[in-house]
Amino acid sequence: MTAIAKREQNRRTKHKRILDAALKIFSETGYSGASMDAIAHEAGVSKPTLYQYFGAKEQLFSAMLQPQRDDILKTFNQPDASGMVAQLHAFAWKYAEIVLRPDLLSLARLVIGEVQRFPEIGPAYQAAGPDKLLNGMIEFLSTLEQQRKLTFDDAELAAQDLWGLILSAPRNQAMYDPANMPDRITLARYIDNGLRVFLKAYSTQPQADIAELARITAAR
Amino acid sequence: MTAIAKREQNRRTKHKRILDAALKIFSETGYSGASMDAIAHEAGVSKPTLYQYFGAKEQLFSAMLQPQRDDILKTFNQPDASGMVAQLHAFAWKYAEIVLRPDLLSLARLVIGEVQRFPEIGPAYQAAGPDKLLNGMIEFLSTLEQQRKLTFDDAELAAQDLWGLILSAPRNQAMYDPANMPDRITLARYIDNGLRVFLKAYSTQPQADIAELARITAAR
DNA sequence: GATTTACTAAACTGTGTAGTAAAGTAATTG
DNA sequence: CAATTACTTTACTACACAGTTTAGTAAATC
Repeated sequence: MTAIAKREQNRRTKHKRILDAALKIFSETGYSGASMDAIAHEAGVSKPTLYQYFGAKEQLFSAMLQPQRDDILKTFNQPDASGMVAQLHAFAWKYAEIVLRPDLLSLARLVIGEVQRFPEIGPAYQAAGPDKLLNGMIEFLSTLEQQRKLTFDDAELAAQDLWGLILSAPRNQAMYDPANMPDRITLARYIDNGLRVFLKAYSTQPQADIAELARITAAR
Repeated sequence: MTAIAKREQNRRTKHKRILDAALKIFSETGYSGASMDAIAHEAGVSKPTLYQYFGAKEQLFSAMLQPQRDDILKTFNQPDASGMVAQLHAFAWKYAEIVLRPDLLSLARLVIGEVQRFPEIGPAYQAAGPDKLLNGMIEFLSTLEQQRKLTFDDAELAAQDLWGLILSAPRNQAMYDPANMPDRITLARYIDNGLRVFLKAYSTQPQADIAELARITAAR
């Protein structure tokens, strides 16, 4: 029964092991800095096997970026807290956790560092990562707007604002100083402040909502 | 009179030519991808000369980052427009012009791409670039706060908000898609919207200032 | 103008690396 | 058990690159 399946299964696990190893090595050392020997060793695979699975270094590089694109948002779905402010708050933290994940930061660094050599990877990564996140945010904010809890006429700009307010600063810091990731307190400072500004600009009842936000953040 | 000076002058121009070439080649191909031959050729200098000026590849790399750090903000000073909103508007555009300069974007990409291999360059770059810009912004906003035109209690957060609102989106796009830089219209869309949100949250007379902003942006 | 200094071109050393070939081994299939 | 498939180990080729050496040249200095 597992007759045909066993081969295929081995092939797939090996395939994945190679991609994982490639991601790790490429992320750590960049495209030129990564050696195929190092990737093969990291994957626990011989170099000829590696070349049998992926014909060349460049092909391995693109192939490695592909699964990442799909995976990024696996764990992302709408928050189910009660009340708009609590929902926004939960949303912001969920968003932050994804965007500051060390492996995704490494991937972003890799893409940015190699985008001049491989121009196609930049937009591809953006479409599969940040843009999808942004679309989720647009959808979420649009729902709140239809419920008359928020007010705006350009949902994309509102989403960009929310992103810029709560995550631009800590993410920039994390990008430039991986060893010194922002802690929960720093993050809370940015998120609480960002949400306050966002509500002031976009809420249909800013005063009440900001008071509600203060209650939520004080409770932590 | 130019007795001693001539040698020294040649030395300095050559020194600078090498650093410029290094910046260009390193930016284009990353640290590992850059060959010393290519840098020497780009600088119009022989390889032994290159090694006489900078002992090794790593030393050239750090030396190359140093002058950039000082130069970045040469052209940055406070706007002299009349009226707070006009000042903010001018400030935002000046800021955008610097932050979206292709050579500085290339440098930022290089630093981000190599920060895991050379961890010290990240914080160093940030302190000399973004942090200085942010300090300029903090100073500017503090002045406006003392004039009771803005109101906040944390100037750094206010500055981060302004940055995040007006530049996070276009800069991200530029980082990931160098070939497709945001045009003036796109940029104006983000800046105008960002300033509106900022004024709504931080102005002491938001309605009047937002009306003023609409007048300024309509006039263009 | 003699001397020194700074440079260049070119070849060379040693090492690392992309990619391949060969020979052999373990597991899968009939 | 026989044949095949997938893989491994080892060794190899060809090349690129960091860094050096050598021999020669042009300009700056005295």
